[in-house]
Amino acid sequence: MVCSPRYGVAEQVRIDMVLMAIRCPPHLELPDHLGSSNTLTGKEPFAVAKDLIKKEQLDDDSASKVEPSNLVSGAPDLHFSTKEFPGTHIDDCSVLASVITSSDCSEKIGWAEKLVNEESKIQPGSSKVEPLRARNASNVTKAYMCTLDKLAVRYRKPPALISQENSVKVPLGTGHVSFPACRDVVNIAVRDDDENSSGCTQPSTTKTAFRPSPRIGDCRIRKILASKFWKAAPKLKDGEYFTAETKPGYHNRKNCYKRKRSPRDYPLKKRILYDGHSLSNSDGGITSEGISSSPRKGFSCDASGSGATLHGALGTTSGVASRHTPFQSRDSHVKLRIRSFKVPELFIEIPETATVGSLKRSVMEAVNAILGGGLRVGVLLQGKKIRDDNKTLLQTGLAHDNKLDALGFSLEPTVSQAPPPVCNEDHPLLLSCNAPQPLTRYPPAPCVVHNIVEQSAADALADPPLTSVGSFVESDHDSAPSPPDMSDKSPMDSRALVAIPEMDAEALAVVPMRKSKRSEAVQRRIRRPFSVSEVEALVHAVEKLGTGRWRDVKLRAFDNAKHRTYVDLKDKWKTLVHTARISPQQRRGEPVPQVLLDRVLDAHAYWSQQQAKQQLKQQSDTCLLL
DNA sequence: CTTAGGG
DNA sequence: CCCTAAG
Repeated sequence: MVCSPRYGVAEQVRIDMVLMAIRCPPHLELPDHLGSSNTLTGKEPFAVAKDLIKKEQLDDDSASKVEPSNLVSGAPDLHFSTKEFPGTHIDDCSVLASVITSSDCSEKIGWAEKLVNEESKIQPGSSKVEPLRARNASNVTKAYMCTLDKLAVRYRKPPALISQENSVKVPLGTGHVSFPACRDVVNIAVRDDDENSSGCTQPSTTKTAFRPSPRIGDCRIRKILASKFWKAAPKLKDGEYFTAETKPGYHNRKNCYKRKRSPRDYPLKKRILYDGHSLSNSDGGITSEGISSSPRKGFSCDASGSGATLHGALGTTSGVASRHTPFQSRDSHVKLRIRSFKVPELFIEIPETATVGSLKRSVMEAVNAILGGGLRVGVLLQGKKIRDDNKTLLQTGLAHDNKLDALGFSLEPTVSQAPPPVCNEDHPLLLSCNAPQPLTRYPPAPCVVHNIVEQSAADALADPPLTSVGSFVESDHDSAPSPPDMSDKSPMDSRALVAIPEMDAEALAVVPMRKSKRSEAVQRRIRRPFSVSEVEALVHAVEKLGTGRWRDVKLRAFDNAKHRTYVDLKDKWKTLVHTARISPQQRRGEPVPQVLLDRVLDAHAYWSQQQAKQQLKQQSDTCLLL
């Protein structure tokens, strides 16, 4: 059974595309548009929504609403309604997405509650404040929806987006800094998908209007507003996302290492733990450190913000930014509500004889790939849930085209999280934390915008000059490899930009982690299969450097791929070698070109031999000494 | 922090 | 991918 998310790719499928929709509460449910041929080439849903919302703000600062119909054609099915809350910022979308994609229902509610509480705090007596209510504790799905439904998010402009270095501090609770010029930067920055978010740590990528020169070694940056959201997020795994301090790991490891010991990004667990304790202000506070502009090449913003339009997805960014008033608490505090949320179209190929169970799995895989996991998929036919996983599609009638329209999917929280302690269907549940929460800031929204990758590597087989330090591989949707000297202004060079299917929606997956302060729900990093181009880069680097210098390999070929650690590379090599040795039939996943596998074998043999020689030499040396 | 390996 | 022992 093949199940792979594809965007905008004309693909042959047995069962046409299935549009997945997260089933929202009845009133929130959206009509499916099966058959629509949206092409999401590289465009991230949130980015689009963001643009729309921004545009809205531009046009009408008072209030507006984005109708689905307003969505840019080809945009993902993500609909927001901001009618009640003008000025919504995209980041909120991310937050919401984070919440709704969180695997832990109770966590979601907790967060939602927190958000609401914060809101209350900010606008005491404001009628806008909607108490979050959770219903039926026993029904996880319900609670989940409830969260989605009721959650109101307040947006605050990311303060220290820029100069992390300076540690622009934003008082919790206020969090407003105004530097208009950087508005766009902020927006752009928002999107960090994976670990690059902490662009701050990345010298070459970090650009800020204020700080042209990135400072690398500065480990002192403190996260002012660190968002627990993000910290807990699986994506953060590497711990690099939002913590500048952790980030330096690779680059300034020496310095940082000695100096700060605890908050290491590396062991995620530790880090999270640390965070829990370190959040100085209220433990409950969600803080997010400053966000730095994204490393993505195309997005670098100079003071003028000219770089912002590189991507279609961000096209409106700069415009909005400029017109936007510097943050003022008033303007920037907005509530956003997601009326419905749809996952982009997915193409799934599955045989007629496949079971419903396998269909669920397929869909789940695809969806999880997008949402970052933590979800389970249910199948509905004509609104009724098909519970028998063992029925075949044929038996269920799903194999018929005409039935496809009646086919629906539901996303449910995975597993058996103990239902939130409380709540009863009709009893609005007052979520626990009563203590006013500190204002929270949301980290840059991980809008998936940039799935742009340099494909040059794949094309150019010629060995790059050894001198080039630039990474060879795509930075997994994020920062473009930008040689230090090269201004990041030229996002588009001659190289072909290719949208890669992978979405970094994982960024959205968040694990609120906040049971008690101590529970460290260290989540396993999400799986990120190596793409062929990555493999190519890896092979190339290993051919050059050998198998015992993973850090160098990382630096050389994956410097921009924050989520690939040298350990990952080493592991990947291990599996590559294994893969190369087994029969093609036994291989799984995206097939790696045989040529590459051959090179793997060759390189492996060569360097193994080399290593052996070294050892022999050493041995003889010691012998001589003795 | 890096390497090297087992899980 | 994670976890660890070693260096």
